[in-house]
Parts: sequence; structure tokens; C-alpha cells
Amino acid sequence: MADRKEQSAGAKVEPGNERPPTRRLAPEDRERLIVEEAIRFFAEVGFGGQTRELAQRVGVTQPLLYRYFPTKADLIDRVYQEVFLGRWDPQWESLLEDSSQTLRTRLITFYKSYSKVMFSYEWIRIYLFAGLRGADINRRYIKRVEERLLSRICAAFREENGLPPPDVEPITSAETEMIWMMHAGIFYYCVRKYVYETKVEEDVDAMIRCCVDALFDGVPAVLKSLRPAGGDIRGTE
Amino acid sequence: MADRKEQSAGAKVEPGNERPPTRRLAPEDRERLIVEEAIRFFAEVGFGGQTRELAQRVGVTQPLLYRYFPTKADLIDRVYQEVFLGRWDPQWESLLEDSSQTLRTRLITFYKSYSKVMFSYEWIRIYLFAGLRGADINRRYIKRVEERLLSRICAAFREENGLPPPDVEPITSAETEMIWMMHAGIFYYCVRKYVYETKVEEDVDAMIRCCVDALFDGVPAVLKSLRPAGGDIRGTE
DNA sequence: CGAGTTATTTATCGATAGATAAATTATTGG
DNA sequence: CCAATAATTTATCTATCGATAAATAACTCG
Repeated sequence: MADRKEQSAGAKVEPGNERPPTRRLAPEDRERLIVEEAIRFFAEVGFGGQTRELAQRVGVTQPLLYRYFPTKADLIDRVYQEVFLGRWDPQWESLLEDSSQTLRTRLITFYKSYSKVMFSYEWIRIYLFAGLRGADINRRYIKRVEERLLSRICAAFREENGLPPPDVEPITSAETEMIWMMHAGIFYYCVRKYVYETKVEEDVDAMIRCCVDALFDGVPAVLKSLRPAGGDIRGTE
Repeated sequence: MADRKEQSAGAKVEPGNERPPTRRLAPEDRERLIVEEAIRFFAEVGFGGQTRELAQRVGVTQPLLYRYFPTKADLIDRVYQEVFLGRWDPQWESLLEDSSQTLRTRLITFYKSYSKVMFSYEWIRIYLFAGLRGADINRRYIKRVEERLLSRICAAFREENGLPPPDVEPITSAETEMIWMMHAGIFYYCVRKYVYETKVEEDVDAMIRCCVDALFDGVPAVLKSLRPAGGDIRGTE
């Protein structure tokens, strides 16, 4: 109940250091602290979380938030921007187009990087909370994924299989849906992990390889190649 | 502001019929109406939705809810039970084991049925809202999916490919993850549709066939089979 | 140092939202 | 038709929550 009230402001409190370190931050520093904590906080409890609790976690009083953000909605908008746009890596797009590696390798490399950045605890939960609220940012984000990522993957599959490029024959929705399946598989792996907190395959990279392989060769082929036991028990049949 | 206040109770109001039809329902009927509306309501706005608004949509006053459910949490629990357990079809499990059809056919049939019941607007949103709240019901549900559905699919894949059954060699997490990919693909299709409300492939059945085919044969094989190639749209039909 | 600036806190308003008690009115049985 | 039962409403309590205004205190610069 009454165990707070001391050490109101800012950063960490060294046990030996008596003075609460740095009250009165520069506005841009305080703002950054607020936004970062807001991301963590809203990711945990959703956008219904109270400004008082957020302020407490930042280590300031609640009215101070309103000096930096006119309304709670403005703060939430800022969180959206930070999470959805601020973490996008443009290299993903060029990586997927880099024909010097096989598409399989590119996909594995890409999803290792992508899942680390985007399909993380904070991102997944903010993404779902925002989507359920009907935030437009999700639609825009999905559009971006389709236009910048999935379309490139589809095109690469065409190219690797000697099929006409998208500008000759447009990508069909069936093709896109197949790639969405892989994307969703990795996405939902993280949902199971960070939202439902169920037991999942520990090795993320192995999981990604598995999904990519299944997408390329089909499950039966992967099953056969997975057979362990000293060299291909059934391979010779 | 003051445009309500008339026609307080129950169902629909015929324009010609002056008397507000059926006030004072039998308790079990009223309870059913409350639960059904609660599912719709919470699916739309989340469990933060206000009891007053829910009551208004049911057509009763807010305190009446508390005659049927001691607290809001109790009502939410009831919604969980109804949505997650009340809609499960035991036939799914036997269908997946029915060796008289090919696994591919079984999977398509299964997912057509499953997605109609479970991956619907209400279910998907209640499921995500509940999961983000940390409700234990989701973990239990996922366990059920793994134990009753995915395990059977994995076993069937083994059988169709002449591999040892699960009681000889236990299902590996890699195998489960591959099946999760397909499950998630169809799940996330509905998330895009009902949560993010983006444009998706209209034909659900086509989407399911597509995912199942890709899972069996790999994307390249599906891509080639999709090719019009001389006039025949689909050789396998 | 000392005054001005401003980051931060204290105090508080007004609306909302879950919950409860008491009044009311529809229904049923004799 | 009347009395008993109970479904439903009216009125209200209390805590919470976003937001604002005024007071305070830390930092800067001459």
C-alpha cells in the first residue's frame, strides 16, 4: 500500500547511491522513457490499461503524461507508429530479391530476422490488441506485408520454377494464400508462445526451417527426410 | 439522448404491434438471451465492454444481468464455456481417423467443417480477447487441439507414408509444428477476415484446398498444377 | 548566487462503470 | 378476482479513470 512514494523520478536506483538519480529529464529523454514503457505496458495489459499505472511504472505522476501527450489516444498512436513502422527493416525486401542464394535459403534467413524483430512479445500483443480495437494501422501493415514481402516471395517462387513473372501473369490469390500460410504458421507460433504461453518447440530456427521445408517439398517429403536413425532407414526402399 | 425508454423488454418490435411483446420471460429463456447477446457483444468490443451497453442490447436494464450472473466475471466465464466447449464437434476426431478416405480428402472435409464452426467471427475474436487477457481456457483449448486433432493428423501422415505409428516412435515437435502451420494458416485467414477486415480470398473452400495441397505436395508442385497448361483448369477433377 | 524557466507534483473535477437495495409490475394459482 | 411469487425496473453507492489547474521544485544562465 504505502511502499512507494519515495524515489519518484527516473531511471534505476543504485543501493549505495542515496540521491534519486536524475529527476527532471530533458523532454526528449522523458518522452522516450514514456513511449518505451508504454509499449511494454500496453503490450501486457492492453490499451485499456490505466494511465496511472503506466505513470507509476515510468516513475512519474500521472498528470505528467499529459504534458507529453495531449490525450491517451495520442500516446497510443505514438505506440503504433513506434512498433509497426519503427521496426521495419528495408533490407528484408532486398534480401528476398537476392537471386544469388536459393529461395529456400533466403526464406529461412528472412524469417529468422523477421521473427526476431516483429514476432516478438511486444509486437505480437500490440498487433493483436490494435487489431481487435479496429485500428486502421493493422490493415495498412498487412497491406505492406503483402506488397513488400509476400509479393516478392510469390515472384521468387515463380522464377525458381520457370513460370511467368507477375508483370506477365499477375499473382493469383491462391498463390498469395499459400505464402500467407507459411507466414501465419510462424506468426501463430509466436502467438502460442507469447499470448497463450503454451509449450512450443524451443528452437525457433528449427521451427522456421521446418515450415519452409514443408512449404517447398510438402510434409511427406519432409517426414521422410526427417527419419533419423543412422542414415536413411527408408530411403533405399 | 431520450429516444429509448420505450419498448424495454425482449425480442423484436413489430411496427404494427403496439404492445411490447413478451416482457417477463422464463428465467432459462432470459438467461439464454443474455448469454447469446453477451457472446456477440464481447466478440465485438472485448470483455471491457460495459454491462449497461450489453443490457441495452439484450433489451433489459443493467441490474437485471446481476440476477442471472452474480458478477461480470461469471458472465464472461459462461461465455468462455459456451464458445470454446459448446461448439466442439466430436465427429471431427473420428473423421480424421477414417481410413476409408485419403488423408487429403479427410483434411479438406475436416477444415471445411472446423473453420465454419470455430474460425467464425465470434469465435475468433472471443478467442483472441480471452487469450490476451491470459485466460487459462485458451491453453486448455490448444491442448485439446493438439491432443485430439493435430496428433491424429500427424499419425495419419505417418500411416499414409509407411512410417512407424506414434506408439512406436512418438510424434516429434517438428512434425507437430508442420501441422500447426496449416492450422495456423487457416486460422490466420480468419483473423485477417474478421479481425483486421482486410481483403482475403473470397472462396473459403478454395483457400482450404490450396493450403492442404501445399502441405502435401509443396508450393512448387501446386504452382505447376495450377498452370492452365493447354485449356484444362484443373486436371485432378 | 539569484531570478527566470519549466519539468514535475499535488489536488481535484466529471464522467463512467460495476454492483446493490428497494420499489414495481407481470404472471400464476387458488 | 385476489393474493403470493418473482421478473424487472428505478434509484443509488462507490471506486475508477481520463483529464485539468494550480502549486512546487529542479535546472539554467547571467
